[in-house]
Amino acid sequence: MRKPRSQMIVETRTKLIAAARAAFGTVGYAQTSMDDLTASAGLTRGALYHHFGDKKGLLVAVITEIDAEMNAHMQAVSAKAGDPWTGFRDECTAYIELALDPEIQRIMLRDGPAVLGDPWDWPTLSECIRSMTESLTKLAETGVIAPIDPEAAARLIAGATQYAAQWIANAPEPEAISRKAIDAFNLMLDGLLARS
Amino acid sequence: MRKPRSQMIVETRTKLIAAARAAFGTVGYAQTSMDDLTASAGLTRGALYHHFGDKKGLLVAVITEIDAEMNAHMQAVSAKAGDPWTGFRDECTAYIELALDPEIQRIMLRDGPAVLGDPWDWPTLSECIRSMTESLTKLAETGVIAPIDPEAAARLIAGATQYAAQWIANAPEPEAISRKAIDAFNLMLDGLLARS
DNA sequence: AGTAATTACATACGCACCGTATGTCAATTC
DNA sequence: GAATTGACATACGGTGCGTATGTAATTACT
Repeated sequence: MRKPRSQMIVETRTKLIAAARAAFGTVGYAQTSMDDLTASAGLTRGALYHHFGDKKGLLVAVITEIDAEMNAHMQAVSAKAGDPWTGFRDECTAYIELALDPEIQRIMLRDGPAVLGDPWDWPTLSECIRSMTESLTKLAETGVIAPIDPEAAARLIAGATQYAAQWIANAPEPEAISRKAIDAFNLMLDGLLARS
Repeated sequence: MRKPRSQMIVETRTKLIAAARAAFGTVGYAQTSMDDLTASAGLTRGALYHHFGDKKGLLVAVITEIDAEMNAHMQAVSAKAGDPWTGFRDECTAYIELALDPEIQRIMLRDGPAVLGDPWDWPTLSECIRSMTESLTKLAETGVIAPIDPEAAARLIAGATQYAAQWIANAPEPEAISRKAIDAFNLMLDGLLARS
């Protein structure tokens, strides 16, 4: 039974990140014991601190993984649309739908910012938000929307979508609430369109 | 040196809340030691757990106090305006300006939600947000804005303003950023106005 | 191939911190 | 003025993080 070293490393990292993702996403970051977490992955805290430095390092790794998935999904959605404007709206809607996932809510929207600070300052993340900023930049250049600062718009939209998602996710009837939220959201988005 | 008991209680509660507000607002909730905090107020942890039950209880007390102040300020601002719509816009701007305070950012917008959950579910808070919902309800009834769900709009606006505030507060040149953010924000708000 | 150096983990330890249980002394109550 | 309530302080146990140290296996060197 000979295993190459590099493979072992990938396996342990994967196991730890998977366990952390499950734990952080359910009981939360602060309530997760590193002893229990590593034990559930069949390891000890030694492995953890060797690979990730500390508890925050593990959180960063988890966030990086989730963000990559979110970004890929949003890219795919916006690429599917006909024109840039609907592509952007679809992208925002996709973001809201992603944010309905309790795991994403807890890790990306609550514990993440609380532990690591403003997501816009994260070195890894903002991939999925940076893509929104790029879309807005192009929309402003081509005159589809009114000439405003793309980053400002992206920030406002990200904030609105996040709150909308949290609202929907915690609502007793997500379906009905979801429709209300998306209606209001589209109305606000239309405020950005260039006046004819 | 005779002091009535009720006065002692108020004094200690005030001292603890003030110390907590300073500590939570600077080093953060998780990084604040209850030993150090109570010591800085000239007390011990005994007083803390007697009055507030646990660490979270103290946070709730701090949040309640800050929220009352924010609410009072926003009410005053919106009452000063001429018509309801500008009153509402001023209210939103006031919220953004309040959110520039690092203490409010840290306690109300980051640590608070992380520890206590969605602010909309807080029994005490949402005073300042509930007031925004009321304003929107009236604006929708009088036909000033398009007929959308007031709570949905309030949520979206609250999210947008919060993100705008965090952006401004962390920016190297808050003045310039603030203008950009408020411009974009007003543009989005106008999207809610009834189309003529 | 055999030795040396790296490294991926486990084990052991100290320390800080939270919450509770218990004690004490002053202020009310009768 | 004796009894009781209650506002705090003190003492204790438990938990969890980070680090220092140990070990065994893989890689690198000659």
